Amino acid sequence: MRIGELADRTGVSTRSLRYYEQHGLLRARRTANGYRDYSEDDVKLVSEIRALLKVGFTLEDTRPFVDCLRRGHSTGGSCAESVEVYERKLNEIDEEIRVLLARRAEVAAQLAQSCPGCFVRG
Amino acid sequence: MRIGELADRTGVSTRSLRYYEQHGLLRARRTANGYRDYSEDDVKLVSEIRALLKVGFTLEDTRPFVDCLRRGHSTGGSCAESVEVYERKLNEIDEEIRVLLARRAEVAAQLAQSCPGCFVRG
DNA sequence: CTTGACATTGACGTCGGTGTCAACGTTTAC
DNA sequence: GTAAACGTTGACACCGACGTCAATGTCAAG
Repeated sequence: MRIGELADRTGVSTRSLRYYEQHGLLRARRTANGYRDYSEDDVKLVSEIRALLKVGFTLEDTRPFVDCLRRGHSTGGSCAESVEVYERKLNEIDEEIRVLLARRAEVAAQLAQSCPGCFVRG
Repeated sequence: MRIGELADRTGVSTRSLRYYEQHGLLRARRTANGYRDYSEDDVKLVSEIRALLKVGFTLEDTRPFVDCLRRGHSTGGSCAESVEVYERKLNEIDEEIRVLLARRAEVAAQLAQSCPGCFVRG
């Protein structure tokens, strides 16, 4: 299938698909006229990428998952490298949460100081 | 005082000070030769800005605080507009925390699915 | 043949705060 | 007097995941 169909089926813009390819995450055969030619497997690849981006992964983070799928695994997460990324991501998220909680406390404290009557739930 | 001294005393680069001025947060008299001339109050202004940036405010968010100080208040947060920003920021932070918690759960779930043996604390 | 939908590559814009450089004028110290 | 340190404005670079436009090529339907 060509890029437009892949875009429709995955809900991803053609711009993004070319961007993914530019970064080595997606590869496409070319037809005689130079058009990109995708297979059914690429639908899965793109879906995997989007699912990961959606939960805060960077594009680079998705690379091991894509590689994992290319090696024939049914799930992008079922390779050692992917699991490592999962765990690293969990740690990153935890750290971000810690930072936000600290910020929240700091802001609430400043508010309380400059506006003693203001209640802050939490 | 000139910009270099203000930079030293606040720990903020001259680049940033000019940037703040460009965005209307800082104002400086000019000496005969065109150099910026700051007062003691400006040290407080800049400190206020940095304190707020540090806890995640955008530069734009700091504007009410700066205005508040200019009106003579001892604290940038002791004006109604500032309090509103405080409260908005608290809501934003809470929302970010909610998003992160949801992501964490999602990632943990994906990990558990592709790696049943992997323990996830939390 | 023409129109329109779709394809290609390349490049700039977004957002925020700042680093860094250029090309130049001023002040300070020796 | 001269060099070093400081000031000025203006502009480009960065990060990340795209949107969007330009200029051009390709193909199917009327």
